[in-house]
Amino acid sequence: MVRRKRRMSEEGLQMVAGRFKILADPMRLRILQYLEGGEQSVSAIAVEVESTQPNVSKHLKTLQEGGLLTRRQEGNTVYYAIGDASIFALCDLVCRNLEERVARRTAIYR
Amino acid sequence: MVRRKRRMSEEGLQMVAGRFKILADPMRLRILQYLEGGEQSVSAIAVEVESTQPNVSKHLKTLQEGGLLTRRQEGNTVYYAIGDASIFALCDLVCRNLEERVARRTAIYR
DNA sequence: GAACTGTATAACTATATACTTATACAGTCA
DNA sequence: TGACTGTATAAGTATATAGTTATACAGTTC
Repeated sequence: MVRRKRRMSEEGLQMVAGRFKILADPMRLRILQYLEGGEQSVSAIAVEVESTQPNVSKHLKTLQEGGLLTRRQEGNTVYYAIGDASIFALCDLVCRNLEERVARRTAIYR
Repeated sequence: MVRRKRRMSEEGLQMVAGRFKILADPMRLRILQYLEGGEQSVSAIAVEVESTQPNVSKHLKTLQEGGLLTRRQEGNTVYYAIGDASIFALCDLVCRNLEERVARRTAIYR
């Protein structure tokens, strides 16, 4: 795998930034984390993440339009599910990194 | 490597979201991309990314406080450099993912 | 000291967005 | 049809932040 060294286009940078922006919200991360356990309805998600139905609905729309979730309607209720599992790799990278930083900082005082 | 299934704390979610937020800006991504080529002064960065010195200075502060850049002062000029190369792994993941999505969408019309 | 250079900050504006409350809309069931 | 349920949207508020312009500050050189 060769590492690209070309400069990204303005459009590319905006796409990447947009992707990060979707993930830059604790509530959306909570939703994603919950859905990692499997598909869930809007109302169930709202209960789990302790927010209002309209608020959750809007976040779900954001996530779906970003391609991170899939939407499936069955009768009256709508089920959302993870549509792109690669986000968890991203989150894990960030988590590991933050943990390292905390560990390093702690080590100073040890 | 075992995959953690525990729910993250509210504080943890905020830390992760904060990290993503730092990366959720095209200008900051441009700065990071430029610094991938090595340490640079504030004014050089401002020229490269085609922005004003104060704006760049503020972004650099954000990046440094987030632990992504290091700061070194030599006489009158300040040099910033990548302080955490793991961000490029993040960006690459996102880039590959977006490219895949574009490719898949394109394939539909082929 | 004064003049100059490079960087940081202050003050302000404009824009985006997370959230709330109220309401519309779609589907189900009597 | 009407009542009910689940979801989406509209309208409004509050907050955050990217950018600009002006200015302060630190370091150098004369």
